[in-house]
Amino acid sequence: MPKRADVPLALSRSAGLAPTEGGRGAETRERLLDAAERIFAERGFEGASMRAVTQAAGASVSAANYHFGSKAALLRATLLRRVGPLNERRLERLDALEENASGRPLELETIIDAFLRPVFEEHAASADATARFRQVAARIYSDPPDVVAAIKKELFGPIVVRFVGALSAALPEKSREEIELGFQLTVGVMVHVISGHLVTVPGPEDDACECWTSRLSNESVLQQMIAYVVAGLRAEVKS
Amino acid sequence: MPKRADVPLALSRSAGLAPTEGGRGAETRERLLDAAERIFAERGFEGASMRAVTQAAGASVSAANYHFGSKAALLRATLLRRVGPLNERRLERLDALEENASGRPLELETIIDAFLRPVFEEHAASADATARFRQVAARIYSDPPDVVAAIKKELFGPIVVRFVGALSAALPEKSREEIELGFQLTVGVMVHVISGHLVTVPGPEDDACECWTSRLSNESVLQQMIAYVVAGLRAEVKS
DNA sequence: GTCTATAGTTGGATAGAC
DNA sequence: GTCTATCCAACTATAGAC
Repeated sequence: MPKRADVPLALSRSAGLAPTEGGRGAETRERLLDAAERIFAERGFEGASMRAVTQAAGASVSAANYHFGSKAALLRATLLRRVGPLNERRLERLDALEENASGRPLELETIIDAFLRPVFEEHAASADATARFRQVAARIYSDPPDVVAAIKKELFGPIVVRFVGALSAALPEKSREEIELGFQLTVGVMVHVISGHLVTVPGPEDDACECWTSRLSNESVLQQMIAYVVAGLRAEVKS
Repeated sequence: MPKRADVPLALSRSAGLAPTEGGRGAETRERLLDAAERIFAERGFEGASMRAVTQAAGASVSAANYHFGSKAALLRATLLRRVGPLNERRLERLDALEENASGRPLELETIIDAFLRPVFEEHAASADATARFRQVAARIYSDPPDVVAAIKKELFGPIVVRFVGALSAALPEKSREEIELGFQLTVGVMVHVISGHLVTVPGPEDDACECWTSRLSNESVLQQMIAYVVAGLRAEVKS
C-alpha cells in the first residue's frame, strides 16, 4: 500500500525508457505520450488525470502504468521525448559557433539565436504537437511541486551552465551575478511566449483578442524576441 | 448534486466580498486567505486541496465554503485581496506621471517603473506573505484552466490597456503589434521573476544554488529588470 | 501487452447540530 | 459562524484474466 506522495519519481524501468523498443507495444506507448502531451498542456500536471490521458489515447490506465509506471514518470517521458533533441540542437549550434570563432568571444545575437531558435523550429513534425509540448514545458518552469522540480533540474541544468558561460564570455564587462540574472530574465521571456497563455490585450474599442500569436509568423516573433533579449542583456543599469 | 467542472466561478455572495464586514467571522476569513495564499503558492490551484488550506488555517472545510462558496472563489478572493491595491498603485503612478508631463510623451523608464515597482514594494506588510502572493500571481499567469483564465482577464485586463497605451505614446515609431509583443515579453520577465521558481544555475565547481534572489536586494533586481526591459522595448529588429 | 475489475485514498461540497 | 459527519465522485495504482 504505497501512498501517493512517497513515490515522487518511481520509474517502471531502469532509465524511463520503453520496455519494448520496436514491438507492437511501442505504438500504444507513442499514443499515450501524444495524449499526455495534450492533457498535461491543457490542465497541468496536477490537473491532468491518468484517466483523462489514457481515455484520450484510447488505452487503459493499466497500459499507461505498464509502460511508464506512474503519473510522474509519464510526465518525465513526455518531456524527455522532446527536450532531448531540443537541447541537443541548442548545444550543436553553440558548439559550432565556438568552433568557428576559434577563441574570440561570440556575437551575443548568435548565442541567443542558438538558445531560442530550436524552440521555434520544432515545427518540422507537427505544428499542433509542438505547440502543446511548449505549453507543457512552460508549465513545468512555473510548477513548483517536488516531482516537477527534479525533472526540471535534470533536463535543463546542463544547458544553463553552457549558455551562462557563453554569455559571460560575450559580455566580459558584466559580473557573474548580472549575467545570471540577465539569463533568468531571458528564460522568463521565452517561457512566457511558449506558454501561449499570454496576457489578454483587449482592443481599444471592443473585444479581447487572445491569440495574436496566430497572426504573427514564428520567425517575426523570434526576431523580435532576439532583439529584445539581446538589448536587455547589454543594457547598463543606470547609476 | 453539482459536478465540479460545472461551477467555474460560483461565489457565495454577490461580488466575492465578505458576508461579514467587521464581525468575528472576519478573522477566520482572513486566516483562511492567508493559508490559501501559502498553499496555492506551494501547490498551485489543482494541487492544493481545501482540506490542506483549511487545516493550515485551523478551520474547517465548511467554514471556507461558508465564506467563499467554492475553491475557485477562494482563489479569486485570495488574489483579489492583493491585486486590487497593487493595480491601484500602478494606475496612481501612471496617472501622476501623465499629469506631470502634461501632454508630452512619458519617459519609457518611468512607465516601466510604474508597472514593476509596486510588485516589489508590497513588502510593507510581511515579506513572506507577499512573496507567497507573488507566486500565486505568477502561477495564474501560466495556468490555463478555465477558472483561472476568467480571473486573470478580470484582474489584469484594465491594467494592460492603460500601459500598452502609454507605451505606444512613448514609442511612436513602433507599430501597435510591436508594442503589444514587447509588452508580452515584459510581462514574461516579471512573471518569471516573481514566480520565484527560477532556473537552477549550477555553480561551476559544485552544487546548485537555487535561490540567488535572497542574495540580491529587491531594489537591485528591480533596477536590472527595468534596464533590461526598457532596452528590450527600445530595440530595433534588425532588417 | 492490454484489458476489466477493484482496492484504497482523497477530493469538493453539503446537512444539520450548536 | 463554525463545527462534525457524511455523501459520492474521481483519483492512482494494482491484481489477475486473456
